[in-house]
Amino acid sequence: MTDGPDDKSDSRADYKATLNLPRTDFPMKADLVRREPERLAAWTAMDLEARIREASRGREKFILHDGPPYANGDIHIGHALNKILKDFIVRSKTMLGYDAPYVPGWDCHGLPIEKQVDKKLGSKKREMDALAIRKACREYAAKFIDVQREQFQRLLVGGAWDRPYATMATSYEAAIARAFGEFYRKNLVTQALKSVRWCFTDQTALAEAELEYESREDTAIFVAFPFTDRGAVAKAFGLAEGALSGYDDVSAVIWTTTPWTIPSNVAIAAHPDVSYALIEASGRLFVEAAPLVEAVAKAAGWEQVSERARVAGSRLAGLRYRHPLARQMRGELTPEEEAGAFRIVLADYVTTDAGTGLVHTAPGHGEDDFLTGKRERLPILSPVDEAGRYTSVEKYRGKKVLEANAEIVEDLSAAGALLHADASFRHDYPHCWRCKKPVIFRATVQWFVRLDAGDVDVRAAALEAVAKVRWFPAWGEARIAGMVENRHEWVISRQRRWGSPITLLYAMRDGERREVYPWKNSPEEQRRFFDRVVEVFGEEGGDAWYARPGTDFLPEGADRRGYTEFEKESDILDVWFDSGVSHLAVLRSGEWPELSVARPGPPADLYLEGHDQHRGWFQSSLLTSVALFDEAPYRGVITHGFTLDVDARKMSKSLGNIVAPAEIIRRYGADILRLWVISVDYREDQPISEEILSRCAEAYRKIRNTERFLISNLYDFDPAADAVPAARLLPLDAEILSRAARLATRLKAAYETYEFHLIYHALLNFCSSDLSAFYLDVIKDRLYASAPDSLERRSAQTVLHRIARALATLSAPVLPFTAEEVWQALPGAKEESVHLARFESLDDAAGDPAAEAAWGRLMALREEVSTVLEQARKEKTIGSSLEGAIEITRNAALDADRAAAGFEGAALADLFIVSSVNDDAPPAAGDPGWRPSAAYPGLALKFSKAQGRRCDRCWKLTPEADATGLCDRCRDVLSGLARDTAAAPA
RNA sequence: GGGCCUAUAGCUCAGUUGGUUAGAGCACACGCCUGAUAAGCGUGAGGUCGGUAGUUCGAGUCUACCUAGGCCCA
Repeated sequence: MTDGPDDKSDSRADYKATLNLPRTDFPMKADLVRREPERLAAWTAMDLEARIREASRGREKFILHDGPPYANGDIHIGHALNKILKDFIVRSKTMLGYDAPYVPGWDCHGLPIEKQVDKKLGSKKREMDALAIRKACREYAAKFIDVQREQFQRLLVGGAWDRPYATMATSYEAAIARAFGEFYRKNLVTQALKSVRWCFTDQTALAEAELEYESREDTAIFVAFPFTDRGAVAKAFGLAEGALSGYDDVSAVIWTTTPWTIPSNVAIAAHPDVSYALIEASGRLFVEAAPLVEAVAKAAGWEQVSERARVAGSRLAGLRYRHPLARQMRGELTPEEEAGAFRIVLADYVTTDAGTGLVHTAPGHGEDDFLTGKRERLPILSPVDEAGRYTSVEKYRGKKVLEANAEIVEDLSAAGALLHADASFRHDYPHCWRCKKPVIFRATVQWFVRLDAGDVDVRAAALEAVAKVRWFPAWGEARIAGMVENRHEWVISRQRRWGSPITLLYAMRDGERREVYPWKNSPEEQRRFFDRVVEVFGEEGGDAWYARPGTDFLPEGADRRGYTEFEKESDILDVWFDSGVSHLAVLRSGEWPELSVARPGPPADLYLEGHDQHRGWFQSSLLTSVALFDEAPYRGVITHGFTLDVDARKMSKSLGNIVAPAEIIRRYGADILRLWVISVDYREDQPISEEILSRCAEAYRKIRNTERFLISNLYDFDPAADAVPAARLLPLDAEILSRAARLATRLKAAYETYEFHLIYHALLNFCSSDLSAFYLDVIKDRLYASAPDSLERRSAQTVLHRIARALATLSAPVLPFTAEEVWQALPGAKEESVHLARFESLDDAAGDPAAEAAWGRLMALREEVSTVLEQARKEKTIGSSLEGAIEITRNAALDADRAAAGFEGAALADLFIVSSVNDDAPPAAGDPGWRPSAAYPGLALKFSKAQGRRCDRCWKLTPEADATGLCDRCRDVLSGLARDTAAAPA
């Protein structure tokens, strides 16, 4: 500045030095991207995780059990959401006073990894044995555990990252074998022909979860199956026996989109209650569901259709027909089988939504068909090999089934059975989730768990257990119960290498599997065998099954029943079985002592995963826990929705709307990502977008700057020496502290009830409205202009300090980095890390309800004053609000509120941040400047220009400001400072 | 096609047992401050609650249907 000595700015500069302006090194810019990793390293260096465990020792346990993500690929936004939510819970439970250890885990076995390894190995895989393939898979999974571990840690998720669990660990594989043995011993495991979805590209059976439904074009055909006995048909329709003798034949009409399954047809299903019509068209007779006659006629191109009769489907049961491809099929069935096949059966899944109401039934190629076949004792034809080629039916042998469609259609046409074919019928069809190729139904021999037919009724027990679990949101209970109710079995075998072996042996004779070992009905032999398997696996892991001969697993003194050769089952277990027994392998194993709880009942307090896991891990965990321990593995289950884009569309490469956590970390940092997680209602699907993230970054800045302001005014505050006792706090300070106490109560409640998004809004509102826009703005004058050690200033500082501590602890689960940064910047005694502290409760600071109500009205009045001031500002009468004064009429309600709030005298001007308030202005009827108050009915307020001279130090206008340019208050403060300086020792 | 779930201002969320002119924060517009300054303050505009039809004296809040979307399953 080059202004002369008389210039105002110079004296102002002089006085500026006498103010207690904020001071801090706390950076306004967080620089999270760079500084978070540094803090992470510092936490690791001090072994924060161990310190937290130590600090929590002896407290009540809270066990959140981690559902293992699949060790494949980089983490995506769903993983990030899941782990961050878990971290909120673990950190908040810890700060609420629980001992809440967290052991992360990984799901390691399974087809996706084996496929990846296949791809990597290429043709080399053919020469590799199972052990070598498994080794490659193991290395692959281990690599991605490392990758994902680092990515999860970068999200600032705490936990035992140096001791995670992995389903491929030796001890875990032993636990899987143990669980499988228990299942077997409880007579739950059985082997039978089963119609399974089969991927002939990957050559394996697929579970529900491994299917994707996608649109596909197929040939839809209408086929006529001629009844063998026209008389019987006539009779079924209530006609005279010879009524139909004038026609060549009478046929049942079926519709299918899989012509290749026609050779496996053994029955036609009708609905017992649906009405079926006997019609005449094109000189032939047909039977089909009455509601569909018109649609079929249209497809078949029949111009004239006349109905002869109609009856309920139940009347058709037992009518026999000839297979239209009988010529090609000769010899496929034994005469006995043939005698039981080719007839109308009844089934209630038949609908009249599409087709003909008569359902082509091939038990070897469909779920419903299979069940019907079993019930009706129909022969099961499944002449298809692993590669999807016909194995029998001379004419088609060796051909790929899907490619044979055209030929079958031709043959049907040649046989006069084809009524119509639509080669481009679009429908949703199951595809393999890995190779994206269509799958087929195929009857194969599979191992499965009988859920309601073993020694224990797993299904009934599971339903009972479900009712005892607390589900958040509550609809989760209905959802999982509905699924369990409809589940009768669990196919657990997979024809792959990378997994946990199904540890059963086949007793061999003459190169054939004669019996399964351990023998049925030999509990003792079974126990000793599985003990032996678990013992070996405990040392060598599941690889032992491939490394050792079958006889190695026979227990000492085994009853061999004369067999010398024992072949190992080569199927592996469904990976859902692996992760499903984590309650055994991790929680109940004792391998992680911190996870052991003494109390009876389920070992975990909580499982937390996406709601798709109602069918996945929640269910496999439930079923295995119920089968083994007769109780659920969890006391509570929380589900979260899926992360979608801003238009609620799922993320996909083709839409280009994928938001990757790594990208968010790179651009914003983990605290911002975490702020996004807490800002959304995770129970629903969560939207994310560039705009949403930038809003989170804005909100972060607001919170950060507010905290920075608190800190910057505590540079000369030592809570031990300077704190003002609660009873002596200034009324406004007590009020804001009371609001902070209410905030703390609300936030803790939200943490306890897992309603995290309420935390975001409450926290942000408090920082923006209560602190920044109101309290901090009002107390600036006191903080800056009062004597450093005055009650006015120390009272405010006491409150700032307490609020800053409260904010740091209450936000620590959400913003681990920023909360720690704030914590470290705070004066006074404190834990070494905010993450070792408990939530500040501020319980002592709650105000009484009467005062709160009074404050509410005072705040409303303050808003009205703001409006009045804004009007003056618009008219260019004032700029700063300190240039204004407010006149109000005397009002009893206001006086009462001021008394209740302990807020009397000149403090009203401070509250409004104006230079003065005349609270006894004369009522002035007719003066247009007066405005009625809504907050205080009867009260009127009016703007007036503040009178007097502006104090050069505090900028308030006062009549008393003298030639020195100072108001009385500032003059006193300065003389006090001068005295202190003079008295201070040199 | 079936089961479960969702739909309130540009964004994220509140809206108690159905009851006066539907709220908050952010973003936006305009203005102020320059002693929180790549900060801070104020004012304002902006939804009729996805749509339709019902129940009711009265519905964002209950019912049905529809639309869009999500998860699971066919």
